Amino acid sequence: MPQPKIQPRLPKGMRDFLPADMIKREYVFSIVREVFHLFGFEPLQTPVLELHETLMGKYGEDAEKLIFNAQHPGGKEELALRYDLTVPLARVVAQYQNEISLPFRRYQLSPVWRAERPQRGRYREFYQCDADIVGAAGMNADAEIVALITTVLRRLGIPQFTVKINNRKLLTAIGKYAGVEGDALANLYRSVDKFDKIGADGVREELIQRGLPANVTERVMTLVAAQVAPADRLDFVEDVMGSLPEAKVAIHELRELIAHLDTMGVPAEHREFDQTMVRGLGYYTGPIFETLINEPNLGSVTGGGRYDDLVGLFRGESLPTTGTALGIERIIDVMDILNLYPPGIGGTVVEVFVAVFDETTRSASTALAAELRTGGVRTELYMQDKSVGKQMAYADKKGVPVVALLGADEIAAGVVKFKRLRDGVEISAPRAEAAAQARALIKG
RNA sequence: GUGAGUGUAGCUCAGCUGGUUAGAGCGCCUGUCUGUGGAACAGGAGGUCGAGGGUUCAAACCCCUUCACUCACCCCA
Repeated sequence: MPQPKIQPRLPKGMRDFLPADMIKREYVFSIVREVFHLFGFEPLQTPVLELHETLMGKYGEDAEKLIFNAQHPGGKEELALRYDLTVPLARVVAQYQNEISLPFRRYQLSPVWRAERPQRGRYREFYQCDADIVGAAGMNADAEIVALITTVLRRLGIPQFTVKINNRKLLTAIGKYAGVEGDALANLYRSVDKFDKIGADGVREELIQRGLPANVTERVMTLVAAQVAPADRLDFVEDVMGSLPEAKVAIHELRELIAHLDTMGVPAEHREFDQTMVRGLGYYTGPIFETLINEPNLGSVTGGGRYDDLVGLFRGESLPTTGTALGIERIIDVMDILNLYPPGIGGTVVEVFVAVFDETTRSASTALAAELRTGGVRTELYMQDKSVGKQMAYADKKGVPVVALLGADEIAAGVVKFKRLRDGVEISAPRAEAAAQARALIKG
């Protein structure tokens, strides 16, 4: 009876990662963790499922439609897959007030789920790495977040990126300045945010289409479309609407933030004030950040900002908090396209492949593999019964750097032969020095 | 959720205005090479042409439905 075959398929927008991919992903993860530790952020982990009520009412109506619900038959609790790592953080901070001392610096590297339509650089299951500082109101906290982002991206070798910086309060001020209120404000932001994409004319057109009066549109446009060099933009915005109280606060915060960035040595080429940058999520209250990579444009690679009131939804009393999410998937896509992995990152973790000549030498090969492993060399011992040529081909295809050859001759001589596949160099090493010589051959 | 495009071997694709046994390159397997991979040469396996229905003497090709993927919008990492 032939077995009925089940189609091997994956849910929409979700992916498997085969070993060669995982090795690259883990490299990126390791750099990210290293830099986060360098900045004094501590790891946190939360469940993939949250109570439905924990997530609802935090992201805005549109975003909530993208939350995956998760139920089992007869389940009493309403559950949902987490949509981001920020709301779970807010819950944790409120839930463990006695255990957590402020300011709380934590990072979390975990998958999140969004039921969006998949596209390039957009998946339904993807990893985010969030770093946040809870309980710090000063702009120095926001500056650390920006410094963290630039350090990670530089460590990864990404050549061209810009952290765009704006302030939610400035956007509010723009609304005031132009005379826009209520629902129209959200539409205004949406159009302004597209400035990079559709240009000044595009924004003007959209604003008119959305029914804004001509004079209002023009006031917005003077602020948005001005051809001002990034370094002078803040001065320009201050000239235009510095008298508005909201703008005053926002500009002061931005200047403070920039001063901190200078002190911290964050290169100016990697940051830019942009009054047209808007973040979609509803909970931001102060500075906002977003990172774009010009070369392969896959959308924003980080996003974040200050959200002083979110924790208060769980805690009753609000807590000033700022942070960012790194879009690990998009960063990895960029790394892949630009091939930014160090040469040592291959398709395998194996350093030495131990070939088995025949059944009479198998036990000697097995012993050698054990010796190499004891010596700290990552070793694969061949398990099948095939010709040495086939074994070499297998090792080569897999990308193993060195093959250990141990036939009757070597056994008799008390040595082992190592062959480096990259260039075919062979050495003969006494058994006692096997691990050390193998390591030297890999490095050389 | 809205709109457009694509769907032929493991991968990338070809297949003229519908015509009989559906092709190429790469990859894979075998051999030349019974203690050695990457090259060359020779051979080989592998496809219900996404699925279902319809038109026709005849469909990979035309029509309908459906699914999947891609792109744009929306939104976002």
